[in-house]
Amino acid sequence: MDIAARIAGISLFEGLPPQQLQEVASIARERRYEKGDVVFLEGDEGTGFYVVVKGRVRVYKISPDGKEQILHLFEAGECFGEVAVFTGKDYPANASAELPATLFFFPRNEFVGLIRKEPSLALNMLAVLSMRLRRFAALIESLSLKEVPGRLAAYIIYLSERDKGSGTIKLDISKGRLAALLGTIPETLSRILNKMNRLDMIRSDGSKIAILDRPGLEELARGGKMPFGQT
Amino acid sequence: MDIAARIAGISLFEGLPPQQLQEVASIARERRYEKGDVVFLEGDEGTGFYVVVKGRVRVYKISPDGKEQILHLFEAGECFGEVAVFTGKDYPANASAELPATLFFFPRNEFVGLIRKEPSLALNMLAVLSMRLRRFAALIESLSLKEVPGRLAAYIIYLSERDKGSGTIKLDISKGRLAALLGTIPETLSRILNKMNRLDMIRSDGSKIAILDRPGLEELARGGKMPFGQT
DNA sequence: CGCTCCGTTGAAACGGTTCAACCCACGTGG
DNA sequence: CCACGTGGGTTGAACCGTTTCAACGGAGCG
Repeated sequence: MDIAARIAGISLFEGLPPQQLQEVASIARERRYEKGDVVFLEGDEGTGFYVVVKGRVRVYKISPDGKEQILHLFEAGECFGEVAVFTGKDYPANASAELPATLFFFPRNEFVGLIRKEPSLALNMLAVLSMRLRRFAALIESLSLKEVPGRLAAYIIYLSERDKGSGTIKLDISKGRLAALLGTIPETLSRILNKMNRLDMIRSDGSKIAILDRPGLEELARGGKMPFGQT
Repeated sequence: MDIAARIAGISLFEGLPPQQLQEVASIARERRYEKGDVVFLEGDEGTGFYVVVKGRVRVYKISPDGKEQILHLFEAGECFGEVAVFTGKDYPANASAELPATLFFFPRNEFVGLIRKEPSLALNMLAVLSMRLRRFAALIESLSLKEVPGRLAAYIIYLSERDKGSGTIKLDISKGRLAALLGTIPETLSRILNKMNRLDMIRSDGSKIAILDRPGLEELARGGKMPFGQT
């Protein structure tokens, strides 16, 4: 299938005239990864950026003793690694395939050349980066201002809204990953899920979570404390 | 003094042709703030962005119970609030003058119009946002992966490098602010400073800090533990 | 002088991590 | 078909860093 057609749906390239789309397509290189494959590591030279066509990519930081903080999970249609393109430095984090993935790679110099010629591409890219900044600000806020139960509550609410209000949601990542995404460890996550169950805020079973007390969760997500805690 | 001349030195506008600079200048509005004045609050409509001409601006998030996490302190030459411009949403954090400040305000629509016409302005803006993303990633990393001593050590090293290697540095923010910047509280900061003194890693006196054991600090900043702790 | 703001100190409480053990589902190979 | 190993998830107990609360000291200022 033609590359131009496949990138037309990506928000980064939304609204571009067909001819520009063709130019963008002409510099894209397709790459495939198996689950677990490394796309790049922190410190690698930033030679270009990627767009997820299929699969899922995990972008994360690692501490010396191995603990990992997930910065974001990128799904089809999203791009990552652009920071290195515009700062002219190394990649600031690690990226690896969370699921078997197909990516498009855009080499730095060629892409910068395109931007120079096409202002609306630049504006799209600015919008993408701004959104990311906004998400990061939210993540920083929740890491520093909220305790783990609050972060978890916020995430549950986020999921339930993304899935359009169904009171029951399904985690599409493992609990271990979720822990890393929330900035904690699996044990703590497990205990908190337990406690939320005991307090009848949710009913969780495996990867399914039913929301029982939405206001309660919202209160937690705003920074409220957990009613109390034996364990 | 002519606005164009005053913005010429700002990195965001670096390398722009004189005529473009003039256009940029023509949409800037000068605004002055006293220490403590609010520039905008989280949730305010994002009508444009700001550049710091003089003074210092604090951008921060607040939790319901009043604890504050500083996202960044912006000095002369830096810009903030652009995120709202390109996402078309509200400001995602609060901003207020940390010192008496002079800012230039750039209204959103007019600025977007300029970007559309001037690709190198777009590229500059992309570089600025990418840098900011990089800093945020580092902040997220340190908030979630490192303990407070590590974050403090990283900050001390950062300061000493910014001031070009002088072994003695001077804090130009209050310790309370520094605590918020590091994602902690003044008490904790005070104790850790104390401990570092006792361990002969630094010698701190008021707002001056002398570095005694740089390798030790670097080890801490990489995620190492504090040798031990009676208090 | 008395006020406030900032920084410091101490003791106690808390939340989260660590470490270890254990369970279960699953896939592999004998 | 069953033994085995593996990875994800859960549980308990001890531990540790940080926060909380309260009190106090000094600097700056009306």
